[in-house]
Amino acid sequence: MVQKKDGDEAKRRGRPRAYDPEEALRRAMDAFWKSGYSGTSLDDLSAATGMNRPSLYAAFGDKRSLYLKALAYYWQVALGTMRADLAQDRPLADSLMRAYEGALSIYFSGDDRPRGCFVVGTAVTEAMEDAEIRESLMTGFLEFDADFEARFRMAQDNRELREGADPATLATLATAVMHTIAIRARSGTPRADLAEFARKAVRAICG
Amino acid sequence: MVQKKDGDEAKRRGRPRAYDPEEALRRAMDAFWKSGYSGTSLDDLSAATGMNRPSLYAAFGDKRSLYLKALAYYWQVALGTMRADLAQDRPLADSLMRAYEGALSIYFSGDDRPRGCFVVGTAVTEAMEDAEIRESLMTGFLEFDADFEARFRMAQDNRELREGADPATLATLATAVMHTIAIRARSGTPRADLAEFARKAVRAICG
DNA sequence: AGGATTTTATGCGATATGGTACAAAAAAAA
DNA sequence: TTTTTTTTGTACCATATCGCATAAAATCCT
Repeated sequence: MVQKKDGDEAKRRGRPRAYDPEEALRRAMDAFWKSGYSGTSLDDLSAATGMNRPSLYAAFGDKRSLYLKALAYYWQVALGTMRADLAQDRPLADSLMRAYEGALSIYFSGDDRPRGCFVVGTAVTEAMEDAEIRESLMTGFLEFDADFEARFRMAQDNRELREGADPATLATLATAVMHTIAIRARSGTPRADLAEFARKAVRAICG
Repeated sequence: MVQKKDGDEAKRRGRPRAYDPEEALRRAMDAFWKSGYSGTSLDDLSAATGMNRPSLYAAFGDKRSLYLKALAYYWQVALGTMRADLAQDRPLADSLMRAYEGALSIYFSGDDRPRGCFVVGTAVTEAMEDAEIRESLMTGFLEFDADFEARFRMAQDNRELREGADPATLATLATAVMHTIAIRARSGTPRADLAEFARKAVRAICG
């Protein structure tokens, strides 16, 4: 490990890649994000990444495999953002609101029209016929729930939250708010409206 | 109107249809429900309805047109169920719980694995690239919100709900709960778990 | 320089897909 | 019975789609 030039910089032997794998994966994810799994062709993916078919294949495997990698990458980003937002030392309501603002930033990112959440907007459709995707969704959603729950529990310990409240229920409610925002963003609801709803929802949940 | 044999029974001139239009639409909806718009081929639709391609075309137009008709049909059923459930003369919490049970019955219907909500599970994906679908979603979701809101307002008038509560916010929260249930049903969460969550969510919202 | 190795580029092939033409079939009307 | 009208069934067309074979290109190693 010490001998080798660190990680990615290690001199590879043959012709160098013309693409950055992570950037390509992001671009592929963007393509899937827009049109869904079945709605995105290999030509679309090729155009989005700038890679030709065989290179795509060599780098990520077949279409489904590429989609699964995009899904995993999205979870990583989405959960990472959420955890960073919830981890900041703020009052409960601010903390939750940060998490929703972070989600909105993702849902309204890209130079196209608002696309919502990659998972809710594209993976849910495939969940019915693909067990691996289904399991990814289950665990991902439960991680969201768990992170929210931890935050609620902390708030309860700090007497920020009424004693009688059930952190698990509030957590799933908080995820539900995230889900409806994701759905509505893709359906055309303006960002300001969703932020406004998030504020009110946070009050209702915390208060 | 009086002269003609009532409605559908009017003797048509040519060869009689071998299918019932509404039943065929339901079957087509089932096919789309399972695999989404792009994931469902005309062969799939043909197999599901028992109609051959030209008959499908004559009856419903092209694939997109058939999908839009299926979407409209679903909204009609879903909103109808929801209104019937909310209209029953029950305490607020029971009323909401009825609505969720009704939704769960739809999400877990069919002899295949649970498929969630047709709209959330398939139309949301298409919303990004199809303005007509996007608008259908916007208005449909707002109708859900409006129905919940009316119920909350009624509860407030009856002193069933605390004075300070905002019916509009609670309504969107109630729709959010429905959305997350739809998503999770399709992702594999058992029905009992979702019903249990609905109960707790209703308490949190009403309490 | 020359071989080894890895990636790119072009293009092919088998199948799937959305949509339609056309004739046979089934019923009512003349 | 013959004609008219509507639906059905078969087959077809043009294109899209996924995946891969093969050769050229670019780099490293000896």
